[in-house]
Amino acid sequence: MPQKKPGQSNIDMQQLADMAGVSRATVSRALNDSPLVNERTKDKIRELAEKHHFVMNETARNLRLQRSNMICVVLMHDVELSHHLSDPFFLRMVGSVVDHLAESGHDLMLYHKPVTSAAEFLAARVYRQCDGAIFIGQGMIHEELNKLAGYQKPIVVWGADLPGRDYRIVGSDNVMGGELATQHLLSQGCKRIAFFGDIRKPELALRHEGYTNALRHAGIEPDSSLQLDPPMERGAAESIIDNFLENKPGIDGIVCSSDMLAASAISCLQRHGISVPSQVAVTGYDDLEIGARINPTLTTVSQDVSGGGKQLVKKMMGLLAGKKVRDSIRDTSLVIRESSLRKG
Amino acid sequence: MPQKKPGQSNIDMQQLADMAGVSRATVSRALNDSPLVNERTKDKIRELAEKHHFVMNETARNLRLQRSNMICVVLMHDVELSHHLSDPFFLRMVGSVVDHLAESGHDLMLYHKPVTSAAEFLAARVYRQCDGAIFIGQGMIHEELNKLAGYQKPIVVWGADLPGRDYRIVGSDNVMGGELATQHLLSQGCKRIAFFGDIRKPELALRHEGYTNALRHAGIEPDSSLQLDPPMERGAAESIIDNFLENKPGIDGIVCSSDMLAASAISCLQRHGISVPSQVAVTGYDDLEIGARINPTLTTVSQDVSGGGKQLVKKMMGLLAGKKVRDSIRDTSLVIRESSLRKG
DNA sequence: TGACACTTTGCAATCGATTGCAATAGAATG
DNA sequence: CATTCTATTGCAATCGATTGCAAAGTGTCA
Repeated sequence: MPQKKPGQSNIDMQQLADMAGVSRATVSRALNDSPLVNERTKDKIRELAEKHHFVMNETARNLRLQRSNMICVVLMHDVELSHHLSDPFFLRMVGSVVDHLAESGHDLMLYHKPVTSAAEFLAARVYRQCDGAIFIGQGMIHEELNKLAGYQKPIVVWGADLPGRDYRIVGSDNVMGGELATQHLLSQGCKRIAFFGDIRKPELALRHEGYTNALRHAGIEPDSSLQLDPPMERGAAESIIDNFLENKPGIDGIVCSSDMLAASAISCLQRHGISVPSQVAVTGYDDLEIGARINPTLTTVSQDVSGGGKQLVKKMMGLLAGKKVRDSIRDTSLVIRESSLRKG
Repeated sequence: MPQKKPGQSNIDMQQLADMAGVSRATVSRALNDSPLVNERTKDKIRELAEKHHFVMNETARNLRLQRSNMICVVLMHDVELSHHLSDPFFLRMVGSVVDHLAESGHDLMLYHKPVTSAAEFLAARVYRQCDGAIFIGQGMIHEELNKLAGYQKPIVVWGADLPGRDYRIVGSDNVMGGELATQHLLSQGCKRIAFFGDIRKPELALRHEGYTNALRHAGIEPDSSLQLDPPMERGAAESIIDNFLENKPGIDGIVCSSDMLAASAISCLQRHGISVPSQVAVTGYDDLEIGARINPTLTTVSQDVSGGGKQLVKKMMGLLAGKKVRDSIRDTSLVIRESSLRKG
């Protein structure tokens, strides 16, 4: 339909006013259900508006009202490594945020370019147009987020509580998550447990901290040679894991920082003829839907993603209302979802 | 940061003009790199703008220019069944669309409420604010999409070529996808092949059509009792599959309409002591990242999602430019990604 | 009938950018 | 020096809604 069909579109407020025999002011009030307008007049206007498919110009409205009711959501995933979005965590989070924003009468704009500096984001059209921004992840730009928090529009970040932080965060307790996973393996009788994940990333560093805490608490001294950082890309990841497994024959458990990684680890183990979980037990992180559908079922740390999205939106709404808002780290509950199978 | 730090924000164009000793008109021209403005003047204005973190009011700009540069993307997944977004297909598609929109100088607004009528969507703020809408999936609202296509703003839909269609579509060839999967199983020696998927959904109906085509071509008459529609929810799905497997002992292959479903099917088969793929071979659809990481590797029909997103954006840009635009069904290439294991 | 209260409507300014046209300055030309 | 041309810049209208204030309409009561 390259050409608009005449008569079905482009009814503007003036035409609507003319048809109803009133002024634009009255039409505006009627459509906003103002108590100043007579009920019969309102009904007539609403009826005409619907009949003629009147679509109000939201841009003009936003200009006048000095807001856009739009929140920008920035996906801070590793763009270099996984240029195509493959981590379902982001979709679940975005889904939760968009739903909760809708409940608050807001819409969502998505931003997917890698943000490396505050200035760059300030210049982006999405920033110019939104009322505030929610970052899913901190990437490596903690300092830039600090700057951004000082400018015009409020920001809220899903991430970890880094030192010297000026922006508001929502996050799950990654230390506890790491502890839960490790404790689970310890309770299955594991003694020599590896950790798979990139500890340069703030959230994963905390999970690793939880991992070492749990080990020490069990009287086991963490061995830094058991920490491995497989890349995102599958082929590379699996060859690195294969290599690791050949050089570290003694391990009997692996704490993985994601379900995707856990799936690769399990697959590599099985290829090496190692039985999972009876010889080596594995935990993941994120509770992917599909993890429960595979065999053996993936044991995983489940974050309350929906609750996290809700908190992000709640904090954002607080900031928009000019309130003082606190961080929210514990509000998001963590549980371990156990495999149906246990280490024999 | 409930309070904005003074001096770091709210610089408006007038103040910038005053500092530069020019009028607002010149500032506007300078920031838009108009050739009418002296280069030295431009540089001074740009420098001041950056120094004072000037953020232009995009809403005012949009109002004046009569466009928003925003495209609304509507996720038409089964909200009743999977209220939480769990299908990674959507994320990959949204990711591709947002990236290609960015290349075309556009931003993306996400819409996630179930759309059941054209009127409802016309009244949504996202519609009032966007330049056009992209629907990911047709849901059950083919007729409503027809209406929508006749109104103010262009729409493009990811979906199937339904009869009596007035809107532009982009899609992969689902009939061929169904054929590919079925042919793969036939080539593995399967004779009695089931189909798992909801054939009320247009795209899945076409995959089912490809399935029957392939069977007939191999001289096998399709048996409608071998079509099953497991629900989205895992527990319910698996009990229905279990039940099916007990009543249909003769099958040796299953064509699944999604990888998620295939994972459940494999899991159920294994629970029944049936070896996959040697006794019963299974194919999925979507090529989920994690499918390649599990054991046995999932054989699946891989759609070129990124290419699909690119086409959606291309068609939308064409419509926005007032061009006549054709549907695009074959542009998206389909391949079967085989399991590392084969039916013995 | 006139005064007053209350309901309903319209007028016109406003939000912040863009841009056609007019105006100015300075250079080039006759 | 007067004139024409070009390069910059400013003035002011414009986009389409909202809203304070004024005004018109309706009803009540003395």
